Amino acid sequence: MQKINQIPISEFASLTNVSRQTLIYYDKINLFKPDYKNEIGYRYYSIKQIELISVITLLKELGMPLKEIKEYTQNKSPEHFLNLMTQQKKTIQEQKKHLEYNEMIIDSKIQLIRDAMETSFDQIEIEEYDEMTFYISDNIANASELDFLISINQFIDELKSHEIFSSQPIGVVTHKNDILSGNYYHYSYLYVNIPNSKKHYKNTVTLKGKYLVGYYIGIDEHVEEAYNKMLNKIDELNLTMGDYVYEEYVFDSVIKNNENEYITKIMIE
Amino acid sequence: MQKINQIPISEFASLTNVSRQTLIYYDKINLFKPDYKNEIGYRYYSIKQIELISVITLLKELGMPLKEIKEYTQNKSPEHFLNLMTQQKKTIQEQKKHLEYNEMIIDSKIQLIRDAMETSFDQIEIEEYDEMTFYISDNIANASELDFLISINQFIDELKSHEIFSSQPIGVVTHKNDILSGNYYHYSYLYVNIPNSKKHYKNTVTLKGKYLVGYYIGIDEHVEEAYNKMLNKIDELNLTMGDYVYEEYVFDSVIKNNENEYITKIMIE
DNA sequence: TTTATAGTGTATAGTAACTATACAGTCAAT
DNA sequence: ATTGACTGTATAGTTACTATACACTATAAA
Repeated sequence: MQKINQIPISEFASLTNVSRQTLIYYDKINLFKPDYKNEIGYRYYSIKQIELISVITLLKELGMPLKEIKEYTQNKSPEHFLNLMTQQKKTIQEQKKHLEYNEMIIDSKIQLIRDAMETSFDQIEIEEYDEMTFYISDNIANASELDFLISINQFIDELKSHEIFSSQPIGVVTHKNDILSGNYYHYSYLYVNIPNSKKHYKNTVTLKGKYLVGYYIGIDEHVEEAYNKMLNKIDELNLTMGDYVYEEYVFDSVIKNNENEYITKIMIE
Repeated sequence: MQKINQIPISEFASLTNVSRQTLIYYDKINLFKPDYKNEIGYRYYSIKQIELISVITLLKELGMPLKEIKEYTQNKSPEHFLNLMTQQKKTIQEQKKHLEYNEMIIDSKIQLIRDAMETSFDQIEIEEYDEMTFYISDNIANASELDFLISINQFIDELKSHEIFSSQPIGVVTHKNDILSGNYYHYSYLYVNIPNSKKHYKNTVTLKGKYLVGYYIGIDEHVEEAYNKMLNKIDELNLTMGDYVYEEYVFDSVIKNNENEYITKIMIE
């Protein structure tokens, strides 16, 4: 009754969900060899080998390179195996955390795009913000090229460490005076929205109260048109402008191919 | 103030955690190009491009091939993006589930090995099992080679579908008569333990009551020695044997290099 | 002004872990 | 005798980089 050790390669492949080619490859690199080869070289595996190949597959799925797996398989012991498994449990925790982070980003993107799809971009309206918190960068208004690079590097590092990076678009803040004098690209700060944040970070600013909100469709270079319209509206309604203007993409290169279709949201204090 | 669109490649690489070489590669395959190239070909990226590369990285991490990502980036729209994100959310759910399955397997392996490390393998003792449930295969005692392969294939498929595959070793059941007549390898069934199972599966058998438990160190071929000792013990203590004998590896090729160190656990009803 | 060094470019080869393809031998069944 | 399903080896191709070699450019210090 040697049948139990006589599983031919294709059968073993289908039992383990490892392809025949891969089994041949593992044999060649001495990672996992058949229990026995007959006179003419046919490979036969045993049922009990299913366990080892399953462990190899598990480790591989967790990202361990075959070289390291091989190292283990050539130096097995209960202690070593226990170590390996304990370490892999940690790896799994990290991967789960990372997946959850990615899930949060996706949820956030879904929310943003749903909101955007419901927005009519042709109106200029006053909106009342309850409390909207932005994480802001250093002042980059008059920074040298080097300082500028350092600032944004630091800004993005902070976003990453607070796990708010890449879920929300990066916006720019321009000073009222720059807008009024036509320097639409002389940005003072970068910011990102922190949605429903309960935590208190250091570098934040909170928008509260009434903001004039308009949208502009097209490339940045002609954003002037949008500002002219909005400034007119301010005159018309006899409003007073706050110190800063917030500008962020609603549809950008992530969503649209053509720069002419990019949509910028402008919020005037 | 064009600084914001003037991030050199290495700086952009460090901001996004994508290597310089990879950015060059993405440029070459037309997946992601710098905002602008100067006269001598230096690549410059803009802050707003961070979003697109982040999405690309996200999709890549979730296992989407660059070709598909490229397909998306060449055919962007809010609807398409929303679809993509919704679909990726599903992918994440599946991956989380799979990670949890792997975690369960690891926990199970850790437990098994801890138990094994505390066991002294030189004693033959009577143990009382409260209730131990085994999932069993078809009867393979007198199956043809083909039937045998079909049976184990089905057995393993069932284990997989019940998510108990590969967390516990595969054992073999031999009939009392075969043991007594020296046919130690004429197995009647395969089985795996289902630890603390509350579910009721079809093909199970429950061990309950007193079992004589012994261990055998060495290759299968000489398991006879262990059986002789155990049968002697049965005579000595004047016990009556049940119909079946259960045999499983405690240390096998997953944990030991040398076949002579494999340890088999034998349970006699 | 030279020189060092840190950055940029292209081009090519190498890597991991397969996957596909070609071609030949084996075996059981018609 | 032949068909079809299996087996083997050998080699090339694939994906997504990574490393290396070599040349050009820009800035900063000696």
